[in-house]
Amino acid sequence: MSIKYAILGYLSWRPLSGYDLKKLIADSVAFHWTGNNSQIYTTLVDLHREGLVTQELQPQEHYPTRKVYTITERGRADLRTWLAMMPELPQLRNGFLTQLAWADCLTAPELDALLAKYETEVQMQLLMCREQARRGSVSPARTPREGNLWRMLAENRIGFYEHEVAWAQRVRRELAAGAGEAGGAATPSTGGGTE
Amino acid sequence: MSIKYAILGYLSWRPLSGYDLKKLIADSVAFHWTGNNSQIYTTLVDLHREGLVTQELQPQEHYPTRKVYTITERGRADLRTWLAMMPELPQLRNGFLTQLAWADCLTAPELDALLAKYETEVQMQLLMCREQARRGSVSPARTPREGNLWRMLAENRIGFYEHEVAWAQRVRRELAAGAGEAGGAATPSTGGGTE
DNA sequence: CAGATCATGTAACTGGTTACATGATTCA
DNA sequence: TGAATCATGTAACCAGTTACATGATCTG
Repeated sequence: MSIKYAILGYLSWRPLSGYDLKKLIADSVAFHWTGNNSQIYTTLVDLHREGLVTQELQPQEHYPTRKVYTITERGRADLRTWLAMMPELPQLRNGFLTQLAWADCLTAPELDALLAKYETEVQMQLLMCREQARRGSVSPARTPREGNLWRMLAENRIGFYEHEVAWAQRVRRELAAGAGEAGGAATPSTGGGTE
Repeated sequence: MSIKYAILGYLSWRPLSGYDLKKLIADSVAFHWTGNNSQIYTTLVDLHREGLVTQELQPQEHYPTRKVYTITERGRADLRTWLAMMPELPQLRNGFLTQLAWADCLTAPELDALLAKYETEVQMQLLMCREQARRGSVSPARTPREGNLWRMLAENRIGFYEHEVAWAQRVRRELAAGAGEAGGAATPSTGGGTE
């Protein structure tokens, strides 16, 4: 349950409503979630039941009542123990790589189009990341160190996308080169055996 | 449904049983799945019902009957249309980054330990990737181009892990440097506003 | 003899996604 | 007037994970 700690994290910064959280999480490229308010609301209910947050009702004149959640001491403790624990490995579940793995049945132009599409798509993400990094975005920079951490997180994402773009370009170049001398003899199959 | 196409992909290579597929998918760093035979068996049943694969029973003397699945023309067509379609963006759901985002409540040594752990863990993955790349591994290199593709997929993964290790090291260095001049005045909070 | 390998599966659960429902208010 | 924003939620679904069940046979 990763979103649990994303929420707890934000609440460790300051009290927030479900609606606030939804915006923060959706807007931030950091944990790029999908639309997904539902999960946030239900998770908040769970957190409340577990006593990790408290709920305060803030009735408003012209809008529905806000439910503002505040992290408790137990909540902070829970967050802290999770933090100190095992660093989860990044699970590189990249659908596109699965696609490429079986893309040999496409024609050369089709394959290149696919890679080109991927390249521009990733480039777009990259631009958004850069843009968000440029204007320091919504980071709680409570200490200089926290500011640094968030900057380095942004760098990580940017670096990832840069790597991905560069890789896609290299693949396209190499495939184009390979196609030039195609037909039969040249570029002997580097690939390994059949297990 | 990504595993559907991972399976269909392997079957486009050659007929396989659920057990074969489990090993191929589990062993390959490419789509690093978890243990997970269950999903494979159930997906095969679905594929069979959809007419994308055919099933052949191969009774054996001393072992349980193998159920060997062969991709059909419709299966190949399905795979092909999926391939040519939208390249899925990589969803960078890296739990560790979420951890770091809220790690400012850890002490400097705790934080460094966390990063060090991450670094070695990723390095381990990197070694495995390199090792598997070195001995051409289980890739169907039906054409020179397919061999190249799989090589480049391996490069992608290796590059990712290399980037991750280098980044972790840089973060540790910078945090160490920041800690030296800590206390108050130095390194002004680069972080942005509160939206 | 213990543990891995061969080979099949079922059931329950978790985490995330999509779609839907409601209703006032502000802005173009 | 129609769309976006504020603000709450429910229900169904999908993909992936964990744990469990069975049983022979081969390997150390």
